[in-house]
Amino acid sequence: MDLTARTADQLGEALRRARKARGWTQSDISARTNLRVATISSLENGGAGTKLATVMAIMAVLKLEFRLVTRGSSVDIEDIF
Amino acid sequence: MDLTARTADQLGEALRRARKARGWTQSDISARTNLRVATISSLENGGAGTKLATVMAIMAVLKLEFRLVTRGSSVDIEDIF
DNA sequence: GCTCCTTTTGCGGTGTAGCGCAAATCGGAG
DNA sequence: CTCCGATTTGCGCTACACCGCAAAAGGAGC
Repeated sequence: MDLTARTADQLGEALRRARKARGWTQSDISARTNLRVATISSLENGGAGTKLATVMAIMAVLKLEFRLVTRGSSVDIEDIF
Repeated sequence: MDLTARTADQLGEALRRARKARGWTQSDISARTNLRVATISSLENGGAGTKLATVMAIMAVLKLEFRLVTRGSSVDIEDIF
């Protein structure tokens, strides 16, 4: 399960996979975030215009966080120590 | 240099650090993205309303990518099993 | 085929990001 | 303290996310 993203498209797809990995529907996320199902759908399909707040709200209920890594390096040096 | 973020605030701060680590000014980013300096400033200061496209554009010039990890664990659970 | 759940798409309305442009404030170097 | 580049803030404007509500389209199972 690769949850790495360089584009809004990839981020949307990663969030969709993380959601499904938890066995949740868009409706489940909607209930926990007060976001419309349509908004979640839009983001998962690569909505680059989506607000950062929307992304963070969804990540919060999925218990996810971002790690910014340099493109190309699979692991941050700091992660090892 | 911890580039992990759970909130828009932390993401903004992480982007600022990544930018400075490259020795760039907001103006440098602006020139490479067609975003206003003011927009970049707003994002770095935690603008949750910022559009995802804005974040991705900045990350692109900084050669960064997202990695979605489960909150609290330094390694993604799925990576182990 | 049909049914049920999930996801996507659409419309009118409201709020706000990002724009150009500008001014104000901050911060380090001398 | 004085410069001067970097960052932040403000105004009027346009564009669009997100809302509620609804309907249409997908997809799995019977």
